[in-house]
Amino acid sequence: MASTHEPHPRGRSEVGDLDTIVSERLDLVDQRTTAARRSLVDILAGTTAPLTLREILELDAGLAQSSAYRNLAVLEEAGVVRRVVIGDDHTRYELAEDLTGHHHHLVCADCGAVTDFVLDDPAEQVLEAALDAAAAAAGFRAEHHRLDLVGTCRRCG
Amino acid sequence: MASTHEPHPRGRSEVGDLDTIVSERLDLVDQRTTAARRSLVDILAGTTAPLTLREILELDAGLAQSSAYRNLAVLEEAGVVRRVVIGDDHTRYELAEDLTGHHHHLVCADCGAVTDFVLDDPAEQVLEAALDAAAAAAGFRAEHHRLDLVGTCRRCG
DNA sequence: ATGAGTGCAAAGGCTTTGCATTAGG
DNA sequence: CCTAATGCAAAGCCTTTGCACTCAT
Repeated sequence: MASTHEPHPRGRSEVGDLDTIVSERLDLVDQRTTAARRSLVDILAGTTAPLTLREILELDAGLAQSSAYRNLAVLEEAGVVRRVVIGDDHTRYELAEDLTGHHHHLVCADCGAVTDFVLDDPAEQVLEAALDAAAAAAGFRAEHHRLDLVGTCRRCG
Repeated sequence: MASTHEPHPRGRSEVGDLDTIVSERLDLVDQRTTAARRSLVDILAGTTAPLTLREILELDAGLAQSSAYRNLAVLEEAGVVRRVVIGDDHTRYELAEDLTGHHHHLVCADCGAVTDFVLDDPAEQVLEAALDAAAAAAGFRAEHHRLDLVGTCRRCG
């Protein structure tokens, strides 16, 4: 379970590869690779933070709201997209971690902005060991963890 | 790395003290201490996991839904209650951490059940140090963190 | 051509709000 | 007493669903 440490690669450099991977994963769940789905993946691949549906629609003006919701659900089922619920506000969406690398979220309590960050490897390892122990103690089979740091961002501070 | 602290003290032993603290905090934000608010606090103090509104209402049949929402918002503003958003399902509520102790949540991906757990002290310290470093690097003023372990609970596993 | 994907509009479900009534300090 | 709190019902808001049309394979 390698944990990537550099700011994870959610850029456009590997979009070619990404398209292929996405198509394959859609095939696996018997879903077609459509323009709308490619567009959604490209949008998510082009940012460094999870986006709300509103933000996604602003970046792809020609997509119906309902189609966006439906396609994001399909992409989630295909293991391409992950839903991120951070506050009581809107749901956000990002690419699955195996496409971007394991990371966490900085959440501004003031403006609601969300940014990605990574823990250094030693800390991440200590954390994972401690979580495994806690899971074992509770008779819990651990899958993954979510870690948010809540505070005030540079602009609001 | 055993993390077997006892389930944090959200029991009824200190309810007397708790009532006093709650009244004081309500006073501080110019809110009255009413029966409904005391009841909500007692309910939250009586469990070991954050509750949904539905669960809360089941435990206090005589409280209107809207009053529950309003009072939980007041209690949150008073620093007595904390809103916990875990999945895309319902919001949950628990007592503020300074009343119960710092803890995290085990979330069953299958049935949605939520349970509290604590990290052992060394791990928590490593985590906090790493988070402080990450916050500093991002120009972020850290307030607190949230850590959920998602997996399968004993009953669903 | 044939079933999946899309857009539009309407329905759902949790949460919030308006307003008259009741109760806290 | 006088303002805040409560209950009921209606409104809001994000998200999902129904249905006819269009596109992908």
